[in-house]
Amino acid sequence: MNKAFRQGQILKVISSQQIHTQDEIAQKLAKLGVPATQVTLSRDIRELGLAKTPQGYRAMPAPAPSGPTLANILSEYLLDIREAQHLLVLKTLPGHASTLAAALDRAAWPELAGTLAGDDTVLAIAPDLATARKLKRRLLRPS
Amino acid sequence: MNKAFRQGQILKVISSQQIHTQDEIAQKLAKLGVPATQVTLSRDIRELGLAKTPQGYRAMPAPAPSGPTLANILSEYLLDIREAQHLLVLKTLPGHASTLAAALDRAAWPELAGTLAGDDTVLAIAPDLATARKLKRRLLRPS
DNA sequence: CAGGGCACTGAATAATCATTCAGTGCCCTT
DNA sequence: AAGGGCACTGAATGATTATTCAGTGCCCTG
Repeated sequence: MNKAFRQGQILKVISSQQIHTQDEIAQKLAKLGVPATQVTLSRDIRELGLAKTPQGYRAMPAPAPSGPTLANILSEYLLDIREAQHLLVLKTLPGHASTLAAALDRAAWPELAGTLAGDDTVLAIAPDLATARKLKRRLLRPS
Repeated sequence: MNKAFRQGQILKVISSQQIHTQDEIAQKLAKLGVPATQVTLSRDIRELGLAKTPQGYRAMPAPAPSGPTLANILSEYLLDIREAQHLLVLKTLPGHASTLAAALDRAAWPELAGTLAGDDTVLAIAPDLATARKLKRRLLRPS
């Protein structure tokens, strides 16, 4: 019995039903005529990059196609920055504030404690004044 | 100390570094002033739907926005079906065979053992003659 | 206020998973 | 053919995670 084939069967088994333990996988494989111990499955699972979720084992989604770059979004949507102490008020075209805010949130910059989005305004909250200045520079030159 | 806040901190901790055990999470949380035992974390992790991957704990990607329906793809790309024993030869516009094949693979129909895609032709392989007929009907009327 | 219900949590423990160590078979070189 | 190296695997065992059972605090109702 061949390793690559066994791993293929593992993928088939977990994609067609919810399975929560490796012993359970071993049983299903046995029914398919593929013998395997828990030890082997533990290794296979790591090699396949499978994840154990509350809904059972799952194949990890392929590395995200990742939409537009943050840099792109900034250059397209960010129209203005106004400073207010440790806060920055970012202006966008009407209706696009949440797009910009979501992109910033996803980037998870350490300079940025959080955002609040209105219609054409994003409030960007920095932890302090110095960081706010750094943040402003970074927004203007998204390396 | 509040549950929702603790769970938020868990998300923060796992998103900023690779963490492989719940005890490790407990340590990081302790540093943030959030006490929690492994027992509690096990429950939080289930509630948050986190997955344990070979690269550490991860938040599961939001339920996929799921592109065009298989039904849509079929109605748009599937131009013809020719039977050949237990095989079906599907025709598409030039260059679109792989799109159709990929969509069929993703659907993982039991009637369909596998596909092979050329440029404007997809070979759909059914396990036997009877199943091939069912498959053809299903392709034509994607319920 | 007494008592019931509910949400939350921890200690102990059961269940599950990962690693270590050793053994086998295969291929390749000498 | 002998011997070294490598890939693969299982048994035993260590490490991690999940569950059970019990305890606490809070709110609500009578």
